Amino acid sequence: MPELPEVEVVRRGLERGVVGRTVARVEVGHPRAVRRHVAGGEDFRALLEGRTVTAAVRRGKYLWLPLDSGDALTGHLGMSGQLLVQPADQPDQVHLRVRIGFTDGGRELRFVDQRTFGGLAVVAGGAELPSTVAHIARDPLDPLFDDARFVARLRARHTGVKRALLDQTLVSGIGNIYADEALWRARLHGGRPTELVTRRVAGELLGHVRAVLGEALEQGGTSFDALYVSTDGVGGLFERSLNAYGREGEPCPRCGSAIRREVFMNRSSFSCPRCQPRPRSPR
DNA sequence: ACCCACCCCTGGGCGC
DNA sequence: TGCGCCCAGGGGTGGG
Repeated sequence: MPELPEVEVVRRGLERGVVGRTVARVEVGHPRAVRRHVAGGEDFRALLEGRTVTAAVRRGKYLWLPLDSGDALTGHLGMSGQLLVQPADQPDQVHLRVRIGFTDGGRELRFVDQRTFGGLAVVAGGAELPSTVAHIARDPLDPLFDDARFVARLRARHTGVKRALLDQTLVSGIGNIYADEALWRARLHGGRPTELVTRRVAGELLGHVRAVLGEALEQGGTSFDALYVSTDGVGGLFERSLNAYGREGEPCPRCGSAIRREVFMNRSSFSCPRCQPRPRSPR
């Protein structure tokens, strides 16, 4: 799914589209979409109806809408989730899972999710920081992100740098695309053991992560297909700026070598064989 | 306290 | 056409 830039685009849409509005009715069309709401769909509905949305907040790839009850409507888009703000007369999407209507009768909030890896839940008392999100680290665009702590924790790991970048408890918001893009910029292979990364290199890697996330956000995110879209259903333009991800066999924009694809953590990794040589003992 | 393999889903694309 | 693979930007869980 959506990584930080795409989720932030969605958050901004929610801020414009639903903050300040009061929930009138909730329809759960697929129980799996609220499976993280342990008390079930009926309880989910009851906790939302009549409540007013007070803000739209994001940490990493998690989103939440604090409610005037002190609870929070949390959401994760998983691999294929969308949160759309659309007119009620818009035809239902095939994978519409949850519909939330508001008392003003305006556009409704729809959770659409093909693969149902994502989901919504109401977390009691979660307006400040939902308990289900508390284990997630801050992301590199968060003003309170602690660079020195990240560098120290990264170097204390015994794993590969790409695995570390994807560990949302170390640094959040990075997924497979932006991990590969940051590693390409840093000229690092993802299998480089974290304990061998110097402070300087770790700091540079973090700088590349921050840059690529920021640039992607400015472009509205990356949209390979219609799944990764804003609350208005509009895709971002960053795909054209990708240097490594998804470019197997194409020339590295820096040195011209053919970009290689490796399977890593049961998913694809793209890198330049010349700029990002494999370490002796990759992790 | 780590780290990792596995699992959860649907659908598009490809080779046979 | 149809079938069976493989693949896809996610995270949680449980075992080592």
